[in-house]
Amino acid sequence: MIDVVLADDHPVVRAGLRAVVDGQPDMRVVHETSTAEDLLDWLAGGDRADVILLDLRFGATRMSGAAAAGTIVQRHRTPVLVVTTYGTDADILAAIEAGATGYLLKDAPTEELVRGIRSAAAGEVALGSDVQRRLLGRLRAPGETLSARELEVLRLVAAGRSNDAIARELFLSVATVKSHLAHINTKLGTQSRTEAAATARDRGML
Amino acid sequence: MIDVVLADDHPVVRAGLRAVVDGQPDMRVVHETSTAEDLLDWLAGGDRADVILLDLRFGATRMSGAAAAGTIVQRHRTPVLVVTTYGTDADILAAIEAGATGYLLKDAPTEELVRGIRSAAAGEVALGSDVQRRLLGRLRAPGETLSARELEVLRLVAAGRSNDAIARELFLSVATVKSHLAHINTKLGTQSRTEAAATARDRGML
DNA sequence: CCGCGCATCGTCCGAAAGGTTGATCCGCGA
DNA sequence: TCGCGGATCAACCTTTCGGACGATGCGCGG
Repeated sequence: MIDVVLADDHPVVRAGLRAVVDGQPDMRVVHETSTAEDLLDWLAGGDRADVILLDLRFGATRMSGAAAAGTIVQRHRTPVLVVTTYGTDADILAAIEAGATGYLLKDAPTEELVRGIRSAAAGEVALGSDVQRRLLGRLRAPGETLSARELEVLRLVAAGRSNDAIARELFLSVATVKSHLAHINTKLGTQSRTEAAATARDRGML
Repeated sequence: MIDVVLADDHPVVRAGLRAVVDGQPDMRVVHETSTAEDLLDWLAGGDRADVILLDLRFGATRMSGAAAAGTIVQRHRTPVLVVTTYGTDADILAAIEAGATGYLLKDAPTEELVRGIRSAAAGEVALGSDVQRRLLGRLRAPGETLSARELEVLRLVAAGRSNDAIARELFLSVATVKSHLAHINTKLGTQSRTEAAATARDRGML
């Protein structure tokens, strides 16, 4: 029997996860918490679990889910499976570096979730298929490093400046700004300034 | 004599702050740390300070500076003055809600910094002039609430989608998307999609 | 019932952004 | 020394955006 702990501040999501877990003959939910602090308290109380399903975003307090994952893995050697709604590349990397055993997006299919729980309980790594795809994409295109100047331009783009404003701010001609932006779009595989800004943010390059 | 602690992961910034503080006859730096953990350890050691200058971004670990501020104020009742480079409206609010005594941007003039330290040491609130302006701007324009549909469009804009892509995604005509976007720009006081996305992010509306 | 805000769509037009090509200059390493 | 990549700029063209109209339908509260 795999003992599962749910740590998520959304009651609805907890209910959903509980339904999935309890639907499996060899799994059960042994505890639910809505904050990272509660979770650590419960674990400190001596109870044990085979795997912890952890949401990265904990409501208002925002004790970093990644930090919580790291603490748990270090202190209690319990596998932590991060299950969260959205997640930028940077979030995912942070969680994995902190010691999370796996990372799933909440919209992952149920079988994937169940498989992930089993893998995590067994101490294996469990990454959702979307997550794998994104990390692969990240590994595939790292040769494309932005130059310092390009990054400078990109930052201003992400701040909402127009090409003209950027040109004035960096003492350039608009042509140069456009030139840099063209290179940026090529390197990032994006189609527009806004998309470039978005993916840059996702990859934590700002 | 006002005893100041510097908590910033940038050695250069620490040096700069130290120079300013030591330049005042009635202030001195009694400790420097580069991580939030170190800071908490030092405080736990029984040493005391009159005010702590805290950077919100702590290198890789990223123990939320806001969380650190909250912990310090609660545990040690020492005023915390947040001094950071950039800071979105959401960051500022989070820090203040967590209990920070003040908030200054690093590019604030020296006198403002010194005045801030004195105020903070005296337990008074100390907000930089830029910060005040931003918070005021935030209070002034809250009547302009985005409708649900507009927010939906804005989210896709922030994700880097083109008007055409948004139209297909939301089963709309491009004209409607542009219409929504025009309203969004009016309400947010922005001039372009990218700027709208940036300010929306700043205000934590996504 | 009428007005108002919201959502929906259309047209027209000027401005901004993006693509393409090509050019110069500079520094660094083979 | 020669090549290469980065940074800078230019001219040209297409696409996309954004602004300024207007128009319809719908629901809700005075």
